[in-house]
Amino acid sequence: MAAREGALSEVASGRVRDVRLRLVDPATCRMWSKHNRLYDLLTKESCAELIGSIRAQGKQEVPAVVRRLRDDPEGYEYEVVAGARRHFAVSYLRQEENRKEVYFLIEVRDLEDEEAFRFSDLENRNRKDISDYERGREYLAALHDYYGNNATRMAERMEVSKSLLSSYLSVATLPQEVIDAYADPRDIAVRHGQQLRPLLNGEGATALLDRAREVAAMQRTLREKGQAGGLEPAEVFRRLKGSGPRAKATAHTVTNPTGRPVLTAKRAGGRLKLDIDVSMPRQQILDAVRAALDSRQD
DNA sequence: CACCCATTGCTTTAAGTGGT
DNA sequence: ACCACTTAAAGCAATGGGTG
Repeated sequence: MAAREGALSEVASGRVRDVRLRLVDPATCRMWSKHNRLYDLLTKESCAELIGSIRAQGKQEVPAVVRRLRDDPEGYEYEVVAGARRHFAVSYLRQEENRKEVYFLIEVRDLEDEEAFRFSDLENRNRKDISDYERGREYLAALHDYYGNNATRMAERMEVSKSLLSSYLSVATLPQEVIDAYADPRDIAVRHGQQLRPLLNGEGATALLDRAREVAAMQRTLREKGQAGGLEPAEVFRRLKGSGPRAKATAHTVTNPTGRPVLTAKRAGGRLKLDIDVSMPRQQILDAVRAALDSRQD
């Protein structure tokens, strides 16, 4: 296929500027040992788009980032730091569709573990192919492995806010009861962990754990009934928090002294949304805004 | 299609907790 | 007192699913 010849000759002739680019058999590469468990969760369905595009192009466009291995006991030559999905897709095409002309395009880099971690994290983040929970678990492991349990230093190195890192770490350290309440741990979002964490430290902790067990039991029954998916993550989260069905945004109407509505205010989360009748006198609008702000704690 | 609206993913700031 | 860390609140840009 022309595309393959193109890719090969580009590399061979050095027209591809970066000399560290190679085309190899994916079987010579293994995942980086500290890599997330993502690879085991990859399926031809979850990679369908990528597989399709490589099939169509006849080659892999974006190189995976790998490190060279020396004396690997299992004989692998490279380890993949970023590009698990690409590795999966190329392997799939070669094995299942017998497209032996498709090679794994790699870029060999010399990276320390900590750099490799940041690299693969950046990649995952951009591609959003890792769940918040998994990401939290990775951060927790990295915190210990590369940053001597100093989250401040880690946040600086990663160039994320300490708050954000802290949130991810709290997702990762959620008790098993809470994890089990979700149909799939990958459903747990950062903000879930962020908001549940403080509840677990407070007085309501036992109540929360009870609720978690209850939800977990519900999930089991749903699963037994063969209902795929189970409870929606948002629903689980609401039940865990112990809040009832989502409160309707209460519209609050402010009228002028003669009883005519000047504005209606809707409270949504931390926001107050105003719908103003601009035909009303300026002063009345300003008063109404003030009144709406004052009433916002209801 | 443009517009509306809620959500997401992140930031900044500030106040609080708890350990040395 | 200081430090590391957590929590809360607010803001902002990007995104994406409706809806007229």
